[in-house]
Amino acid sequence: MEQEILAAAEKLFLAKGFALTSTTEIAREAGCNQALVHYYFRTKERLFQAVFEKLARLFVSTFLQIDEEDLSFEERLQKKIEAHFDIISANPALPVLFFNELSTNPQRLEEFRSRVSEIPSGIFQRLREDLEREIARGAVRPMDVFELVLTVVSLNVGLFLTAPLFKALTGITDERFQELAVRRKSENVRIVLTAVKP
Amino acid sequence: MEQEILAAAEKLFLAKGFALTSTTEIAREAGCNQALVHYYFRTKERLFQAVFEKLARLFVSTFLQIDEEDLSFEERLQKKIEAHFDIISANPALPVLFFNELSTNPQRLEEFRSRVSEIPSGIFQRLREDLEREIARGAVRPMDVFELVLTVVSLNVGLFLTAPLFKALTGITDERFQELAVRRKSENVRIVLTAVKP
DNA sequence: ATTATCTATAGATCTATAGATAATGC
DNA sequence: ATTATCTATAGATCTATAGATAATGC
Repeated sequence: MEQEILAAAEKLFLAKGFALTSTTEIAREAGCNQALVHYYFRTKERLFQAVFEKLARLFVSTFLQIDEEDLSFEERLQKKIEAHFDIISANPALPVLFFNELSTNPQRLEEFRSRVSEIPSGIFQRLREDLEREIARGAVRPMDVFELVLTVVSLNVGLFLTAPLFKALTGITDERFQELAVRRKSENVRIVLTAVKP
Repeated sequence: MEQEILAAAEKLFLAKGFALTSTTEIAREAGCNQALVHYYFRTKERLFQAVFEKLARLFVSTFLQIDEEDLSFEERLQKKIEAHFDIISANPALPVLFFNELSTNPQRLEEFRSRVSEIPSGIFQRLREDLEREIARGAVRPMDVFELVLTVVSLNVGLFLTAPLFKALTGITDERFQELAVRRKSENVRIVLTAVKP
């Protein structure tokens, strides 16, 4: 039942955000009564933390993965971009939740900071080394790792942030949107790979 | 006082979103009592609509402006990108509010759709014509207007969506961030202009 | 015995309105 | 007279906890 509650919370927080989701609603979705939510997680905030940490880890971790040695810089970068895109595509509501909850609640932001303060350097360390090597040999224009990551994240996140609006305005079907997303993924790869060229 | 309330509401909605902002708080910020907020706007939702419409119009309208005839396609595109970036830069919390409130509230999305259903074609009409002409003469790679707009919006919005997180993680000062934003603006222009080349 | 689940409720909001009073315009 | 502002409050949540009961593990 604890897992049911977590799953229900994740679904509802993603759909409506922290503030608009009540523990009563989570309980209903999970198929138990409201008190049980507090029995397992004590407070709504702590339940949110549990859900959010899992999602945030997923969202951020992409850049850590794929460290296959036998690929070129461009190939590895492409794989990272695609992996990042795929994770967001599988959780399209994640970016909105992520940015909104960190922007509207300074306390949550601080909590998040203290929890992942070591990670970022680790995540980007490998990418940074790769990048600096490529810059040194003139294959990539001089830039900071953060610049590159920001470009990738912006492009990947953009489609899914605007998706609800885009769907509402165009009345596009979910299948057609899916096709569009596939094309957008390779387009994002192309844009980034073009942008890093000297 | 009506204007004070609107200003207070805008400030608080931008900072904390709809759900976490109470009419009591808006009244305190505006310097009146809570009943007056309802006297002027009847419901919190209608007050939000008033604030949101103004902001959304601002956010979307950029692409409409600058239609100076004597500029090349690239120059005009550059101006549009920069104007869009500047508006977001002046209202850095706007993107989070915009995407969050439209994503988490289907009713609000519907409301927004019905209100601006005519506009999008108008906004992008000119850009579309320009784009098609350039594509026809082989100066720009074949693409849809929406693709181009999505790229621009994604890149411009990205910096400010990630800004709170970025600031918290790096502890960067606001002045340094401002410098960084200036560089990012021209970087975004460069990325887009490079990306549209055949 | 301990852990899981429930019912019931206290206490804290928060929105919206009713009705009183003050300020303004004619 | 009308419009602006206030005080007071009803009614609707919503979170969190206390205390009862059921289920489980030893």
